[in-house]
Formats: sequence, C-alpha cells, structure tokens
Amino acid sequence: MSGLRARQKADRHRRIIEAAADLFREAGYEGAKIETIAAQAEVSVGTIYNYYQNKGDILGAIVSMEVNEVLNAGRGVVANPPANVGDALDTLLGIYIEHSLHYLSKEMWRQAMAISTQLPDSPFGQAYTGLDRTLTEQIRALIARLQTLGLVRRDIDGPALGELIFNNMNMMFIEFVKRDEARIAELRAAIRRQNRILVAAITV
Amino acid sequence: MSGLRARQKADRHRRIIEAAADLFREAGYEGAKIETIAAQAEVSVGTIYNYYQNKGDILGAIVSMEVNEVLNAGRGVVANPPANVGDALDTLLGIYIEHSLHYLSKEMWRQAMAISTQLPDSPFGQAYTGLDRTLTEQIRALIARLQTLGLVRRDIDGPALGELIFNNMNMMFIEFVKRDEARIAELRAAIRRQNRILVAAITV
DNA sequence: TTCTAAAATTGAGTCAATTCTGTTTTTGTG
DNA sequence: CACAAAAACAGAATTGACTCAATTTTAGAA
Repeated sequence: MSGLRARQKADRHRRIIEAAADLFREAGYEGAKIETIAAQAEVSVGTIYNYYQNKGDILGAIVSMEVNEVLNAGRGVVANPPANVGDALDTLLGIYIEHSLHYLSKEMWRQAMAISTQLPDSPFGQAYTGLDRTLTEQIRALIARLQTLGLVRRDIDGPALGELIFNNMNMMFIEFVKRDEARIAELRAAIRRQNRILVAAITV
Repeated sequence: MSGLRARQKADRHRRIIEAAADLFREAGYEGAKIETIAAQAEVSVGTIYNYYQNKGDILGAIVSMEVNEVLNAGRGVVANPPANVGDALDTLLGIYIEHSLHYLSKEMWRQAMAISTQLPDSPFGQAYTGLDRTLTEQIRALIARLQTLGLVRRDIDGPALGELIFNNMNMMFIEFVKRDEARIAELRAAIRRQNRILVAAITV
C-alpha cells in the first residue's frame, strides 16, 4: 500500500505546494491561476482538486507550516520567560509578529484569514481555528508559568486572560495586514501599550 | 437635477437591496446569484454593477444599516451608563451582540467579515473598517464617561483600554459567527468573564 | 416641441474556479 | 504473468461574477 502510489502522492503534494507558494508570491493569491499552478507542478487541474478541496486549501497548507514554525519558536519563551511580566508577554507576542511575514505576504494573510471565516468548516477553516486555539493555549501556558514563578498573581483567571491577550493581538494583527503601509514596530508598540493595562493589574 | 433621474436612482437602490437581502436570507450569500437578484429587482445585471462595485458591496450596504442601528442604540448607554463598571460594559456590549442577528444571519456576517479583510480597499472594506473604528470610539466614550463619573480610575489609558475591549469582543464575535451552534448567552458570558479581569483593574 | 450631450441601462461575452466523466495507472490476487 | 477492482488523472464542460460596447433614456437649451 505504501509503495509507488504513496511516494507519487507525497511528491505531487510537494510539487503543488511549491508551485503555488512561488506563484502566490509572484502574482498574489488572486493572480495565481489554478491552471498555472497545475502547469508548473506538472499535474492537471483535476489532480489539484483531487489533492485540495479548493484554492484556499492550498494557501492553507502554506499558512499552517508558517504558524507551526511560530508555535515552535514560542516554546522556548514559555519554557524560559524573561523575569518581568511585560517583557515576557512582549517577547512571546513579538516572536509571533516578527515571524509572520517570513513566508507569507500581507496579501496572503488577508486571503487566509478571509477564507477561514468564510468557510469555517472547510479543511483549512478548521485547521486555522485549531492553530488559533493552539496559539491561545501557548499564551495561557506562559501565564501559568509566570504564576508558578510567582510573577503573576495566583488569583488571576489565567485562561480568560490568555484568551483576552490573544484576541487583542490577533485583531490588531488583522488590522495590520489590512493596511499595506502599517509597520511591524508600530503594531508591537500599540500592543505593548494595551497590554500595559493588563500587566499592571496582574503583576504580583 | 433632483427630479426623475434621482428618484429612479433611489428607487433602484432600494429594490436591489431588498431583493438581495431577501435572497441572501433564503439562499445564503453564495447561493444568491447576481442574475437572480437582478431579475427580482427588475433591473439588468449591468445595472447592479453600476450601483455597486461587486457582490460584496451589496452585502456591505445591508451590514452598514445594521451596524448603524447598533451604534444608535449604544448612544443611550453611553449617555446614561449603569452605576457599576462591569454592568456598564456588559450593557453596551450586550446591545451590540443582541442586535447583531436581527437582520443578518451568521452566514452573512461571515461573508461580510471575510470580504472586509480580503478587500480592505473596496468601498465596503473601507466602510467596515470605519464602522469598527466608530464602535471602538463608542466604547472609549463610555470609559471616558465612567471616568468623569468617578467610577473608573483617572490614570487608566482610556483609548488603549477601549481598543482592547473592542478587539476582544470582536474576535469573540468572529468565533461566534463561525460556529453555527454557538449561542449568544454563552458568548456574552465568556466576554463578561474576560472583562472581569479588566474591571477589577480599573475600578476606583 | 425638438434636439443633443450626458447619464444610465442592457445583456451578450470573458474569465477563472470548480465539477464531471471517461481514461490510465496501480494494486493485489489467482 | 494476466486481470479485475480501486485509485488517481486528465482536460473538456459548467458555472457564476464581472466587463464592455451598443442602445435607450433623461435633462436642459434653443
């Protein structure tokens, strides 16, 4: 069962993703035609739809790789957070934000976010929701860690706080990708300013 | 200049919006074909595109009416807030949330939100961003009012706090419309729980 | 009233995502 | 080594949003 067929399958998946990633970068998501992706990946249009339910799912596969890298990078911070609540939050969220435009352009993010709300039940829609939840969990883990370290008050509702912080960052990030001229430094500064209110409230 | 031509124009606008609203409700946004909207509004396809740049803008017009009603309803709360910070916030955000599904189905919200991130520079994209900003301003106005009334500490960064509260509510609302089975009561309860952290920090 | 320029309308045509159906390739069995 | 069933592929056909050139309607001047 896992002979030629499986190998060809994996290879075609890879070729499609590579072709799509290249074209999304060059021509933008809308500008990249399925026909062109198919040609570049040396498969037919029909085959692409055999591998992915729709164009959005191809982008979804790329976004998922990016977010998983970010999650990985975040683990280090949770394990060893700066000894100051404000800095700890800023460091973790900073990793998310600084990483975000490595492989994905703002236009790709806009499309990905749009698709995830438009089709929440498509494979990518569900995956994206899952990634958001995992990011939220990572922030919650950081808070729990800071509580253990005695830097954050024990009586704080950690899960609710984590979700609040994630939701705010995510919304700020959405506005950020919506404006091409918005800068990462400004985004981080705005989020720091908002979190300052929370930090003051939760620090021991 | 404001004779027959202007009257016909207004009338056609109305007919298009009514036809679209009916069909969006019946068949969903994707299910409603421009051709069908045109037929029901008794205009041609071309005419629709003379009035709206794209399908999303039609939905946008409907969403804008809804949000403007919500903003109106919110004015009363800002002018006369409950004498308790938690209740004041809950009342204002409650109005937003309870109103939200009056005219728009969750599917319509999903589409509207998706379009506003996908095409932030389209007429509707810009309008939607403007509406979000206005809602944020209203929350900020409430906070300022509560500060004036001596219920919220003066040294709190009101604008940042208002944005934080709005962003969190908005993100929670997005997740809410993404899940058809999600209930309004649960949404409100979750937001209250999150805001409790803030309320504790800002109350005099 | 008649005429002309500007504004608006029309619907057939274009374009790109997605679907569908017939064909080819792979697999496992006798 | 055949061969039948299952899986995957190909690309033509379909679909629906959006465009555009030709036609019709309105406004306002003579």
